[in-house]
Formats: sequence, structure tokens, C-alpha cells
Amino acid sequence: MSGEKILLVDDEQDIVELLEYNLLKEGYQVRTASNGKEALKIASSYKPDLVILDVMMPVMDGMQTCEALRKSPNHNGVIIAMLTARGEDYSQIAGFDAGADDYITKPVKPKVLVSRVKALLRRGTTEIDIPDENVSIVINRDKYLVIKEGNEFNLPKKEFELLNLLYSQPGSVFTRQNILSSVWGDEVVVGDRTIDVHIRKLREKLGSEHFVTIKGVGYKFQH
Amino acid sequence: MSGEKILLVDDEQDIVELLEYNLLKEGYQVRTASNGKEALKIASSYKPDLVILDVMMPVMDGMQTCEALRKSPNHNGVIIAMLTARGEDYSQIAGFDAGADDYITKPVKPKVLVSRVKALLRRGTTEIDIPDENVSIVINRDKYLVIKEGNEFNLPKKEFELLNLLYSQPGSVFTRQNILSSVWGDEVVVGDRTIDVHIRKLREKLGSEHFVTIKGVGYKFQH
DNA sequence: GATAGGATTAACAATTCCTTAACGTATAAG
DNA sequence: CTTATACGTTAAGGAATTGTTAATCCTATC
Repeated sequence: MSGEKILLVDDEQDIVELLEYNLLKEGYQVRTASNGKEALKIASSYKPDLVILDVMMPVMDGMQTCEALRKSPNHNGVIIAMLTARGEDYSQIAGFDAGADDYITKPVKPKVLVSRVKALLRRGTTEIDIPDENVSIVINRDKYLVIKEGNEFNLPKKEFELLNLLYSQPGSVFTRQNILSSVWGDEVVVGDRTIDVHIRKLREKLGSEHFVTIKGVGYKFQH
Repeated sequence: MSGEKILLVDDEQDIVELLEYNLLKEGYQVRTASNGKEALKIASSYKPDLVILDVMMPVMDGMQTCEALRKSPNHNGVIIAMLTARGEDYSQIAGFDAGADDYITKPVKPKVLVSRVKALLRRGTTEIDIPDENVSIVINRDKYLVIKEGNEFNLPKKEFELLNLLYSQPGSVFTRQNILSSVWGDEVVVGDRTIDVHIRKLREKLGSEHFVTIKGVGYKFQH
């Protein structure tokens, strides 16, 4: 089968069956789980392209699962859609963004879900997907080591942490605020040009093509 | 006149005229309204057989109007068709089904509308057509990236924010006031032509077909 | 407490972006 | 037909942000 792989996670058996049926009918590969823990187990071998997570689940809820998936390097680039019950307290969802790509309100009509899934998977393909073999820079966190084209670099602490942060989500922009609070901590106050200088050193050592400036916003790393 | 009575509700005058002309030509009776409130007033005396409602409207939107009609005993059995902009976020439609009989995607060709109307009046069929999210432009907020036909654009901050605003509700008009307070903030005062210049740059980069001027009102984005 | 490498700062350069002003064009109103 | 009004276009200046460099300040280590 050629369809993309979907992992459907919900504890309500009826809903799972209904949605699974409709997704299968569209030609997708589907596997299901009834809670987050199970989902993670399946995901590690199944390598889904898209995970649909119910927010409310026993054992491990959708938000936790989403977080766990995002943190795992095995699921880099996986698309995550959350199912949220209508009228559910949106504040936690809004306030604590675990990094889902879409939120779908329950009850959801099969047609709606399918077209939403299509859109998500299509969107995924329009973005640049960096295949693993194209990763030009590799980080070894234990050894504070960066490897580019076989050459090893021993970066100083701050430079490494800055790189590490940007590298954690290639392509995503980190604002100066983000960077400051992550690398320096919220209480520390450093001058305006400190980040720039570190960026400069990274560019010098690893090549400026990897560090993109978004003026007025921040920086991002790209392979 | 013997044709069935249609109430056509849309705030865009051009569309109303075009569709009205075509429906009249088919022998239907047509009355029009430019918002939901007006529509309800007319409906109570006009007793339409079919109401065609634009989802996005000022004063009272299509969903609210649909709900109100359904609740009213005076309009028992009225057929309701919703006009939804292509690419519009239909999560509200999915999550909150106000009970429309059909969803028709804008822009709609007169011929298509007419045949749809015929089908609805003849059979009262429910041929729900969830618009396929056929989006030509995708925004990635994390990556500060705009993707059109596979090409990526790194827009400057203000341009990105302006696009982001218009894009948030495709098809809806944002007044200059709206735009100013959202993108520039309420205290900031900028000249009259500032918005135009930014719109121009967006048109230059992404194609002018996506940015529609409503003279005397503002701008809107469309896919 | 001397030393060395790293981190930060300050001053200035470079760049990009935003805004404006002036003029052009279109459309509606008188 | 003239006038008024709103929007479009262009180029240029200035504002804001970032890049660069070198000197200075820290901090861990010997």
C-alpha cells in the first residue's frame, strides 16, 4: 500500500472505528491505539507520517503524548493533529502549546476529518523535508562536539548551547527573547550584540549558510 | 411568478448581483440581503423556500443566521445552503453544525449554483460538499516562511505580519483601521500610504491575484 | 594570583527595512 | 466635464536592526 501512514489515537472505540474506516477508504495506512503510552510504543516501529491524538485519554493524554513525540528524534517532522471536544477548556490548549499542527473539534464528521488530513499531509510535502542523509551537521551533545563533513569542532559552551537550541528545531525561527531565556536564562541581562557575536562565531566555524537572520525576529538554523 | 422563492444573502454586492441574475433567469423568485439580520427580517414575511447564506458576513454571519432560521417555527422545512470561501477554516462548520443542507464552495460558477439549487429544491437532497482545502499559499509561522507553489519566501517582519493577518481569515475584508491596530498597534501613527506600500510588496512577491482591494473599506486575502 | 580561553561589551559599519512624499491613476460625485 | 476621493507606484531618506572588530572583563585551572 502506498498511502501515508496514520496513527489514530483515541480511547473511544466507536470513534476510532468510524474514522479508521474512512481513512482506510481514502487509501491511507492506519494503525490505532487507545492511549498515549500505547501510541508511543507503536509509533517507534510504525513511523507514522501523521498522528491524530485525542486530547482526553486515560493513562497518557494527548498533550503529553504530543510533547513526547516532539521531543523524540525518531519522530522528527511527524505531523500531529489533536482532537478536542467542543467546549473543552481551550485555555490549557492555547496556553500550553505542545506543538500540534492542527486542532480538530469533536464531534467530527468523517468527511471533514479526511479533508483535513489531506490538507495536513499535503502541506507537509510542500515544506522542505530534509532527508537524514542530507544532514550536513551532526551534534554530539555528550561530547560538546559538532561534526561537519567529517571535521570535528569543539565548541565553547555558549556557542554550543546556542547552536544546540537552533539545531533542535531546524528551520524554525527563535526570537532573540527565546534565545536569551534558553541560553542565558531569564534573569541574566546581556548586551544587545552578545547573541550576534556568538552567531558570528558559529558562522565562521560552520558556514554562514546554516544560520539565517530574520530581521526584527531572530535566527534559525538550516542544514 | 411560479418559481420557488430564494433568499440570497451575501455582503459582496457583485456576487449577489451575479447570482441573482442567474437565478432569475432560471425562473426563480429572488430577494437579497447583505447580512444575516436583514435576512431574518425579510425571511419572516417573504417565506423563502431556499436560503443561500454566505458564511462570512458582517453584523450576523451565516452560521448564526442558519441557526436562527432553524430555530424559528416560521421557517420549518426551509432549505439552507451555505456559501463557504475556498480554504476557509471550516472547523467551525465541522464542530458546530448549524444544520445547513448543503455547502457550496466559493467562488461559485453561476451554472454550478443553479444546478445545485435545482437539485436542492427538487429533491431536498443533502449533497454535502466539504470544500477541498485547495490552498495555493501556505504560511509557516514557526519558520517565518511563506510557501507558494514550492517556492519559499522569507518575508520581512511587517510584510509577514500583514499577510498573516489577512491570511487568518481568507475572504474577509480587513479595514485599514483593523490592519493598523493589528500590525502597527493602536498608538503608532503612520502615514496613509504605508499599508499600500506593504500590500504592493506582497502582491509583487506572491501575486496580486491574492490581494483584493475593497475601495473605501480595506483589503482581503484570497487563495 | 597568573594565565588562557571564553564571554561580553562598546563603538562603529553595513545592511535591511520602513516610511514618507510626490505624483499617477481610477472611480465616484457634483 | 470638473472635482474629489481613494488607492497605486516609485524612489529616496532615515530609522532600526544586525554585522564586525577589537578591547576588556570573567572564570576556571594550575
